[in-house]
Amino acid sequence: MPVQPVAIPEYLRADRHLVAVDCIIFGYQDEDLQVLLFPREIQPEAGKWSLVGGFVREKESLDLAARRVLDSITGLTSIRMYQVGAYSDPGRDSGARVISVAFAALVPVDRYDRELVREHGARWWPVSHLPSLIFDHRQMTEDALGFLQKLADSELAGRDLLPDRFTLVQIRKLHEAIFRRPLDPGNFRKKVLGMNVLEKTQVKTTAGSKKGAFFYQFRKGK
Amino acid sequence: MPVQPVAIPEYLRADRHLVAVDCIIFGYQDEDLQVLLFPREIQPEAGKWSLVGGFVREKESLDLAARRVLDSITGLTSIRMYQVGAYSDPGRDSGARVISVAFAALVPVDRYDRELVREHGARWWPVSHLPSLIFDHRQMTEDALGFLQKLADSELAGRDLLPDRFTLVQIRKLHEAIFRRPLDPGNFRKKVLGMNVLEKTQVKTTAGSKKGAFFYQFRKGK
DNA sequence: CCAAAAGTGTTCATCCTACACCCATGC
DNA sequence: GCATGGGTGTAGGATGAACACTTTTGG
Repeated sequence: MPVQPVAIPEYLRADRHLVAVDCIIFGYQDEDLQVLLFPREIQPEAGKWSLVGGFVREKESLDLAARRVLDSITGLTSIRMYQVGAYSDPGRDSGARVISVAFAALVPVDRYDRELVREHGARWWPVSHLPSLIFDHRQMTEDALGFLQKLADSELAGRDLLPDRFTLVQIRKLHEAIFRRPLDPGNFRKKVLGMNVLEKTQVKTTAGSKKGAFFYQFRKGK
Repeated sequence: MPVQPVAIPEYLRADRHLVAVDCIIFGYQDEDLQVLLFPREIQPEAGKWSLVGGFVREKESLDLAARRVLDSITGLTSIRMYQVGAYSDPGRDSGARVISVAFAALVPVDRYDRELVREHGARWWPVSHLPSLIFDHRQMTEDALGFLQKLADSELAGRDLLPDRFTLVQIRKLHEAIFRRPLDPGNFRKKVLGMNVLEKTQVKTTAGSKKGAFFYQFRKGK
């Protein structure tokens, strides 16, 4: 355990804590919002389903720790991560007193490193049918979903999750998965375009229909 | 420094951190929202203005730590506290690597323990004219204010801060201080009463006007 | 031609804002 | 009676939900 050079008595006297980050990694597949879960590798509760997490290192911000964890498990970098909140009940982790900060991320299901994920025995679970989770990870996941809904309302979620170009139907389906209810196609379209964060391309796809739908992309500026 | 009995290697190997809470204590005085600040008592940066904070103890949740700090400085208990966020840049505290979680509270300026506060040399500062603050306390304060504005929008802030009975003008002035702009008296009145969290008493006060205004109080249920 | 998805337009209710107006009372 | 702040009513704009309608094209 590396020891930090602290010369100030008040700092020296204070208790030190294990601090972790836990990542709620959301993906989108089969028209459903999914969460990446892991069979826990260490005791206690080894083998039970868990969020991905890791201890925060000596000289590392929480954000960086969350990024490191996400990267180590999916190979993905430069994905936005959102701080959901800190969880600190002294008994929350049955192994030791650990303070954990939850981070949410939306990742593209088609671009992460499947090898890495398989190595860890991870699995995607639909948010509507989660298995039983260790500690307070269930609460974290629910809080993260709430956070995501607020985010989607205010600034359109999914920038990191969707492919570079996508149809309005695709992003609507994603939002339907986030809000867990159907959204009116016409109204959604108007709202989203009114936000002025998407731009239309001249490319059409006939994947979803005979008529074909135009691809859109996020504006560079934002 | 007490040592926690941890038998699990993964837990043992992890770095341990100083974890603190910092409290943004809002009060309302002279028709202005104010923040309680302290001349910092310890090195480094001793004497500079700072939020009230304290290290989190061995077996103590963050919420409890924040309550303890608030109590120790104002004598107030049973005040709602809101988690604003975690601040973790490795260099944020020039004394040592400290992870801090910010909590906001709204306290009644007429009921805290003035002796205690005077003892620490604390002072109320209007949010619009804060002195220079140590570390990232300025950022914390701004974030807390943003949090407060969202809160006031959704559920009417000030339950802990206002006297038991207050006029609609009083709570409007408070919200004007929170949002830092004038609010239409008629519209505010309708919105607030529509929220259905206040009940009218039969008591009038002529303190603010010749006609007199009715006192209201928060409903018990919520 | 028709089914089905993409995309547009219209209506209605709701909410917020601005502002005009009435009420009660001390001076 | 009139100035002052408390309290009510109303008209206009913005937003969002519900839903009808038009467009395109593969089969």
